[in-house]
Amino acid sequence: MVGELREVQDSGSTARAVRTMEDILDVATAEFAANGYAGARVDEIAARTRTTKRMIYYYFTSKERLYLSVLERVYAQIRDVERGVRIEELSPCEALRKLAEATYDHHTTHQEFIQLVSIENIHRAEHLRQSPTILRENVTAITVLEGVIERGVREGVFRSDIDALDVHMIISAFACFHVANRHTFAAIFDRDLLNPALQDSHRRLIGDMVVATLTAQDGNPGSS
Amino acid sequence: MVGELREVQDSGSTARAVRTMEDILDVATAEFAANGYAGARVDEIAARTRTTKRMIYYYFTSKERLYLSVLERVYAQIRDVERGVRIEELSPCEALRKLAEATYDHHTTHQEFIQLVSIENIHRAEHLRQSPTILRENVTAITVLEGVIERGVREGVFRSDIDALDVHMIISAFACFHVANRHTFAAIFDRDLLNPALQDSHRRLIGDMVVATLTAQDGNPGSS
DNA sequence: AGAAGAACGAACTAACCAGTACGTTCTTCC
DNA sequence: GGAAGAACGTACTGGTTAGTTCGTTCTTCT
Repeated sequence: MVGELREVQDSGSTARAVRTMEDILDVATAEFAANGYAGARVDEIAARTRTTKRMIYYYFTSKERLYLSVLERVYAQIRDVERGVRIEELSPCEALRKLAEATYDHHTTHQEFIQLVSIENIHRAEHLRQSPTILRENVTAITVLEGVIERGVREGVFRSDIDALDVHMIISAFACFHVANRHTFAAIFDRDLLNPALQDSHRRLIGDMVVATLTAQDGNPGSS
Repeated sequence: MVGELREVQDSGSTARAVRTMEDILDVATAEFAANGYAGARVDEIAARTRTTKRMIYYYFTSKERLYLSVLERVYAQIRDVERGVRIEELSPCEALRKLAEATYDHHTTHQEFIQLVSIENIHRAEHLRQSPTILRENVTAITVLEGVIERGVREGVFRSDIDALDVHMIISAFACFHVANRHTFAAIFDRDLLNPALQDSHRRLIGDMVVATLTAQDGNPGSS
């Protein structure tokens, strides 16, 4: 499914080998997400697999390459989510709300993704930059958004001074925050942002925010 | 200024000692923010100070306690910012916008703070929880917000189903995102979120977002 | 069946790194 | 001026951890 896997598959690997690699990737994803790059222990990953450390180096050559494979896999997953939203038949407002909700749902159900993105940012995205696949495939998320916004502006319901990247940023910011800052927020304010009881209201809130921001006039009440 | 420092000061330390400790804290803040907790090297911190590793352990006893002191210091700084906003004479909308802008400005000018918060979240806030000072002092940020929102609701300009913590979350989410996800965003979309040219428009955007969301009716266009 | 190579395992190594032992030099106060 | 303790420096250690060595066992194909 992901590049790294296919390589070995092509050169005649067994189904068992593929399962081993996926096993390693699953465990590594959890370990890196939970402890950061430097904090993750290859021995610990090995121990939680049904394989040994030898196999990790056999298939992935180094801790860094293993980490990169993990990154590529989680980024591949979110692409699939974005592609899954059928936008065309919705009004601009509804479409925006749907996209926001889908992003919110993905992030809250894939905490490892957000944790890995945080980790990657701490390291100034130096690993991410090494993966042409991730860079190439993920820009396309924006084109969908561009279409929707353009339609909304043309219909006169959206303000025209906010572009697709801005909207993507607003949606991501809110959806990421729930997962990324969950623990400090809970520690200080004693509210678990991923509490299922809050989910519906927060899903609605992210939609409200995006739609309200886009439909607001430039000269908003309270602007300084 | 921070607890750890005063302790030693009280028991008769020289001005030089205080400078040494601050020197260590400055360097440690940068090192932890840049590399994470596990990734940070005590030797590296020592090398960039005008002191030696011995002194780090002399004043801070362990890597973990040093990290905690760093955390406490950066959290003390943001408290000062929040206290600095004079709210009373502004309208609810203006007050919200001011608070949002102040948070945005603080976060964009104190990247180490956001990085440390990210790191702390990766470790499930286990260090933060050990600091009663941080936990106690930071909840108060919410009471200010509560007053403003209550006023807005009473005046009939704000919707009543969004509470202070929600608003704090919206503001933080946007302001944090710029710094926290700067590098992956730049790598994928080639837009530096901290580019000075974007600052004014983003500062306005965060105000627009908060005000628009709070002033929107519940039955928003586009709600499903 | 048996050869070739893929898949696997246990035990090791070299480097690295948090923390320390042990000593010296300042500072303060009488 | 000298005693007491704070402030400092060098050189080390012990545990940890990424990566390896050298071997065995499966799988596949003819």
